[in-house]
Amino acid sequence: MTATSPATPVDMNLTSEKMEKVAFILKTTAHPTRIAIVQLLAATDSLSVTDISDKLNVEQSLLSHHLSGMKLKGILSSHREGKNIFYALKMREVIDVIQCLAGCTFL
Amino acid sequence: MTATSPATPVDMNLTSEKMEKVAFILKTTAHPTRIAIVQLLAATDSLSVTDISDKLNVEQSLLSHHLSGMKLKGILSSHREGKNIFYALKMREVIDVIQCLAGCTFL
DNA sequence: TGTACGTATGAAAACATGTTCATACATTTG
DNA sequence: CAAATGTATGAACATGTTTTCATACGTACA
Repeated sequence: MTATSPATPVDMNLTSEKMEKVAFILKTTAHPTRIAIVQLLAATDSLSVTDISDKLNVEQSLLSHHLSGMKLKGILSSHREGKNIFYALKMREVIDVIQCLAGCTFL
Repeated sequence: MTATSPATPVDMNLTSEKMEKVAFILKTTAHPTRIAIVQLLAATDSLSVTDISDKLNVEQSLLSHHLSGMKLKGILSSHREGKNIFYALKMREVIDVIQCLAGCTFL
């Protein structure tokens, strides 16, 4: 793979490595359930899996898969507290990304 | 039971319809080649398929698929000029989304 | 005309993601 | 300890996306 960086007049100057990473984050976030998770966790410090499952009305197992995927990719963090596991938003920048798009008039 | 002590009160209240749409846009953008396309078109008014293909070093057919997909989803627009077809960035908000993430220190 | 060029398109292959189900694991409580 | 509760995990399956390939289409120009 060649790293082509053509010099353009007005350059956003993203390396192709960064483009990969941006794409990675976008892909990780691009799902209605995951966006809902981000929304929930943007408003609270942290929530248990059951909390989220109740509020979002998503099956435990499916939710768990989403959560652990998001954690693996660095978007969420988690800690155990007794029987519960609490998830929190780690990469808070994704809030801005969602906000930005959500603000579009045509949506 | 929640450990709710909001450090940063953020209220996004997105309807689930909007979440679907946001997810849709994110998914449409979440690919290194497509991010590169957005970058290119953010800097110029419009470029022909050949232009983009050359600068990005992407196979004609594959690029065409990306471009028409992005057009279909409202991100790009296009017009013919002789033998060439020029694409332009229509939904400029995606620039901000990418910029926002690109600005993250940890990327 | 017809030939060359630029671009689109459709189908198949290759690959990735989302979902479900059954089951396992950890922790608390009786 | 056993039972109950909360969460994770892995395998199977269903879907979706990306890539490739061959081919078709539109336009210009000899």
